[in-house]
Formats: sequence, structure tokens, C-alpha cells
Amino acid sequence: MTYQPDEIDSMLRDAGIRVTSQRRTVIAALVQSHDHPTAEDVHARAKTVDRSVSFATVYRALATLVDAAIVQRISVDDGPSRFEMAPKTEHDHLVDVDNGEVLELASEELAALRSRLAAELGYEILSHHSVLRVRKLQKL
Amino acid sequence: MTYQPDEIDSMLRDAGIRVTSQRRTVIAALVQSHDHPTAEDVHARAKTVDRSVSFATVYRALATLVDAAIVQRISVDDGPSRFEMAPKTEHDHLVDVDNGEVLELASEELAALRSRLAAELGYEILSHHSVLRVRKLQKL
DNA sequence: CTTGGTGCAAATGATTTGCAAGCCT
DNA sequence: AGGCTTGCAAATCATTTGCACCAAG
Repeated sequence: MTYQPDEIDSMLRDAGIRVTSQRRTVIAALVQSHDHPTAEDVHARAKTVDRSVSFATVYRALATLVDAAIVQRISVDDGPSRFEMAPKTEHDHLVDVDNGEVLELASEELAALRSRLAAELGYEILSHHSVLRVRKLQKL
Repeated sequence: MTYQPDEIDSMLRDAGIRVTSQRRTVIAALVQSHDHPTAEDVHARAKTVDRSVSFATVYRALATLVDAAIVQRISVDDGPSRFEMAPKTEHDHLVDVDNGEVLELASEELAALRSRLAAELGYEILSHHSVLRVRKLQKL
């Protein structure tokens, strides 16, 4: 999935937030990262593009972008929050307990079941955050 | 669900960790709490039983108990971790975005689907942590 | 212009840790 | 006895905030 430079600007404008070079940089860092970076990682990557971006700005940008549903926050039980571009298709995260690897599980079926169950309780789901701690099955 | 006093001791012994009055107190506080308390809440409740329990001990006890799978940690995106006795039946958590209320959704069907999907990817699920941000549906 | 955004450094909140003393096995 | 636990206070880690300046609409 690639983004055109002005595609990023549109995302910001559409969300009604100002377009700044720092936000562009943060988004660019996230777009290129497929490893669910922490705020610190994002800052490090953003700095390779613009040495002057501060930590505070990265945190503020991430918070703003999460609010705008452009970015998604993933909290693993311990350790800092991780971030990724908001997925078009919702998915769960599998964290391999042996090596810390994070992979994604997208299932239409799972999403449908979840909303059905929530609806039965009288709720609509705004967003979800699901982390499964897993271990590789033995090869037989 | 009630626990006998010595049932708690057995849980600790079975997990191979020492039985201390502080750990008993922490567990007792959790058993009586059905509101997913934070570490601070647990500390406050524990102190009503034993004024001398320290914050550090509560944190250490909770960490130990989570390791031993006696207690489960629930992390909501912002704000401190919350805790509950490890459920016999796994469930998801619904967080009402309007009032912060946390309720539980237990579904055999959901659990089954999740493990099936994980298995298809070659993984077994050790535990899961799923938080749905929800809003009450309008009454029609 | 005017409001929102930024950098810096200091502040905060949650959780962890070093150390000396105490309790469990 | 010997090691795991505790309490206390200080330390750490992630994240947030106050403030003066700058930039976007």
C-alpha cells in the first residue's frame, strides 16, 4: 500500500486538522513501518527526515492522528504503546510470546460475530483492540 | 463465585509461589471487586484489611499473580492497567466510551472462532486480551 | 491576523527498583 | 539457615504540559 504525498495532506485536511510538516513526517514514518513502532521508534524515524522534530511533537501528532482515526494505537500489556496506520480492514494482533513478533489476523467472520454479539447487548462497536498472546504450534 | 480462605492458599501453593499475608490480601481484594480495579484501587482496598501493605508490594504481588495466571491484566488505551481474577471462561471487555463502564462479553462461539483462526495460521492462543470500545445503541 | 502547532525543558503519573530487615519453608 | 518478600524512598519509563515563539488558514 503506497500513499501519494498529497494523499497524506488530504487525509489531514479531511479530518479537519492542520497540515504541518511534522505531521506529514510522522505519517510518512508510519506508512513505511510495518513493524508496529513505538512512539520512540516513530520519533527516531521521523528524525532521519527532519532532525528538528521533537518527542513532544511526535506524541502530540500521534494523539491527534489517533483521534482523527488516521492512526491506530496498539497497547500490549507491558511496554509502551505501538502505532500503525489505521487499517482499512479491522484486524486482531497476534503477539508471539517467544519472540515478541506481532502479526495480524484479519477476519470478516470474526468482525461480524463480534458486532452481532455486541448488538445483542445493546451496543455498537466504535473500535476494537484485540491482542492474542500466542505460541507457534509444534510441527507434526 | 466465592473462595474459601484456604482455597486461596492452595492457588498460591499450586503455582509454586510463597503464601504471604499480603498476597492473600491482594487476592481477597480482587475477589470482592467486580469493577476491574486499578493497582491503586487494589492497594486502597487491601489497606482496609492491612494498613501496612505498601504500593510496591501490591504491584509486585499483581505482577507475580499475573505471571502465575491467577490474575489477569486488562489494559485500556489510556489510564492505568486494571485487574481481575483470571476468569474460568475467557471473555472480552466492552468499554462504554460515554461513561467508562466496563462490562464483560463471554462467548463460547467467539472463543472457538478465534482459536480456529489462530490455528489456521499455525498458532495456539495462550491468552487473549480484547477490548471493544462501544456506545449504547439508540432505543428505537 | 488569530488560532492552533512546535520545541524545549520541566512536570506528571504509573510502575519499578535498591536496600536493609522480616517472614516462609 | 537461606532465600524469597516486604516497606520505604528514590529511580525510571512513558507520556504530558507550561511557556514563548512560529506557522497555517
